[in-house]
Amino acid sequence: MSNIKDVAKAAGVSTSTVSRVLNNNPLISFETREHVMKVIREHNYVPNSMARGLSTQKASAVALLVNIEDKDTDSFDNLFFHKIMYGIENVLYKNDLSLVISNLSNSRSSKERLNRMVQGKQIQGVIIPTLVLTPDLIKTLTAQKIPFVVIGEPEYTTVPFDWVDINNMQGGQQAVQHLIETDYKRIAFLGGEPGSLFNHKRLAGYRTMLTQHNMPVDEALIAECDGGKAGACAEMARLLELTPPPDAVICGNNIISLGAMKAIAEKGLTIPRDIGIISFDNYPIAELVEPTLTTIDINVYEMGVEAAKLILKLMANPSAHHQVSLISTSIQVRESTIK
Amino acid sequence: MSNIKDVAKAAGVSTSTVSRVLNNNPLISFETREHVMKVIREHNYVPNSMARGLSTQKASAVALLVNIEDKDTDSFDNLFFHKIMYGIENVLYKNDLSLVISNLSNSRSSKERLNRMVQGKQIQGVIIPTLVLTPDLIKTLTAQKIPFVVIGEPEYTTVPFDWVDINNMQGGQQAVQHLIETDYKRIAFLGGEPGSLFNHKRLAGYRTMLTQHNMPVDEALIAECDGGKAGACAEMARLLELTPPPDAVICGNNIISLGAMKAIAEKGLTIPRDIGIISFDNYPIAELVEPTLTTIDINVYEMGVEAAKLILKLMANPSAHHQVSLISTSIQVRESTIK
DNA sequence: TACACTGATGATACCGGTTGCATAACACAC
DNA sequence: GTGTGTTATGCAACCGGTATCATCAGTGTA
Repeated sequence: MSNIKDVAKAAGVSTSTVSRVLNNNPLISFETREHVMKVIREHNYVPNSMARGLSTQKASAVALLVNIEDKDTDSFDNLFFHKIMYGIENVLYKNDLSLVISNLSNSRSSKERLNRMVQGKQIQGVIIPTLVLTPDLIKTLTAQKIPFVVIGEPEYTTVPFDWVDINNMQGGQQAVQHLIETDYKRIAFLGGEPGSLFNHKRLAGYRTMLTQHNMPVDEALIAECDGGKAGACAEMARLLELTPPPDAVICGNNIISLGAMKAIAEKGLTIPRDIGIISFDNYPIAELVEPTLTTIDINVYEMGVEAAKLILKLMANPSAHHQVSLISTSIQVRESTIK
Repeated sequence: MSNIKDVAKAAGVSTSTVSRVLNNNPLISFETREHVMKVIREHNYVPNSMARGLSTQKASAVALLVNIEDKDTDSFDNLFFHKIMYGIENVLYKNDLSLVISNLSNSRSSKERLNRMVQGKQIQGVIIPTLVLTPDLIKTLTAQKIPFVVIGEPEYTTVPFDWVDINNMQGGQQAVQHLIETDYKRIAFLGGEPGSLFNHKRLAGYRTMLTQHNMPVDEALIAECDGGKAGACAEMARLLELTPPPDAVICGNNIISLGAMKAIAEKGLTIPRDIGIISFDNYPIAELVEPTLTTIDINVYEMGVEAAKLILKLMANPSAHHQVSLISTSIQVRESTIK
């Protein structure tokens, strides 16, 4: 394993020169640069990242925090996480940074762990899903001046910081827009996670788009459930009892959609003829049910990309003013809304 | 940000002593240790991982390789990956190592990337899903003497190395055992990914357990499909045309089960009364379909744990003889097999 | 010819730990 | 009192880079 001295000796130059070549210092003459590069290649030399980090006082990694209390929890949301992770990794890689995954499951030790990583110079910045974020964590991060970016609009906003999220409002609008265009008239909204920010935003989009089309916003058509299939089914059944009943429903996620579909089937109605259904999130399950589900597709990969870009900016300039980035949603039309 | 010198000065000892305390060197007297520890705490001192790594010539991270050609690929298998990752992280964390995620999507640059990470002392070992493994990669890894562990029984075995996998044979046996106990008589096997090692092993378990119960192995009941819902449905329909038809089926995964269920419904049969169904993999979807699916649960978290343990051993002693670790499957009984 | 300036390179002090070797104190044996 | 061993600690070289400052050759200018 050769080091910079070996290369310098072999090239007949000083280590400074080799270092300059490695870091694209413009002061190096063309000939010297070419020559040193050649020797580097011949030696198959790769600079030691720890020596470099020690010298520059910069870590070459960014941490993505996760929080799994129960290792057996098995949610579709993990598919989100997966894609976000890829988005982040891709951007970091291009910037010669690596991505480390850190589980902050135990809240008591999490602060200490974060400390160890940052103070120990293992990581330079942190990306945090909003679900993992706590006021306490924010305090630690800001106190330690650790650059961080949050994924998902935060509930806590005591201090300003960077975050990325899906444009949930736009998603709500797209859903309504599509249903109206497909000639559905009475559109219900069946959200999950009552009180959540994203549900609120989607609903706002729903309202504005209805209004924009001069259609009434009937509060009776707006429902919420716990996000589970059974709860969604019950709530959908209730909506179907209304007079007149809705002829379309926007569901908060794929599982809610399953519940809604069950209620619709039990009522003897047919999708999409009697009632249209459109779902937020685009999990593989959307293509496996019958009819296949029209979805508001959430580009989570792009969310990861944006998060990574934000953290890069922040690490380059920790005092930069804080930014927010919203990722556009898109609609994936399938059978459940094709009359 | 205090360093070891500050701590040494404050404690009135040499840096060697502080270092020894940090590394639990037994030569340090009780009093000195206590005193230095106190100063460390007071200063909130955390050793610089890069300086330590530079000095010890050891990286403090393990890489988990992934390979996503298409960022939009959205498979349930990613849920597996997610849990495996947690298992790995958990073990690494306890051993003061961090987990870095590396995408080797571009096969041309992947070797070089791996090189940079290992030669550049960013990582100490590598964990590789068998799907990402190529003969070329194995060559690079062994040539560079990089400790690595494979997740999933490898197809290539030119060189011996460590790997972990689910005990697929046991899974096949458990499925058959359960179905027989529940009084199903004619058990079909509908596998996915023809030619794959895991399908082969499960099938072997299926055969042995039938034989063990003195039941005939009817080759006509053994089918394969491409793993998709449509293909599974067609294949299941074919199986149902046999005389006599099967009264139970073991499906290779949850999606194949959906296809099978569709074929069964179209034939006018009822699950579990007319026909029992049991599926490999336990995704959230298994509890969302009706009837809910009895599954052979694959403890992927544990697979991650084992992989991490293997890589730890290997890094501690790179010349250790190679090991294989098989993770037990377990059965999750739900409605689809309760007569 | 002397002087200033610029472009290219070298010498070397860091960065913050670890660790082999030296040393000092002390106990015990002879 | 000298020798031997053990235990606890310090000194300083080293890990492999980076970056500051010094140096030096070459060029332009008065």
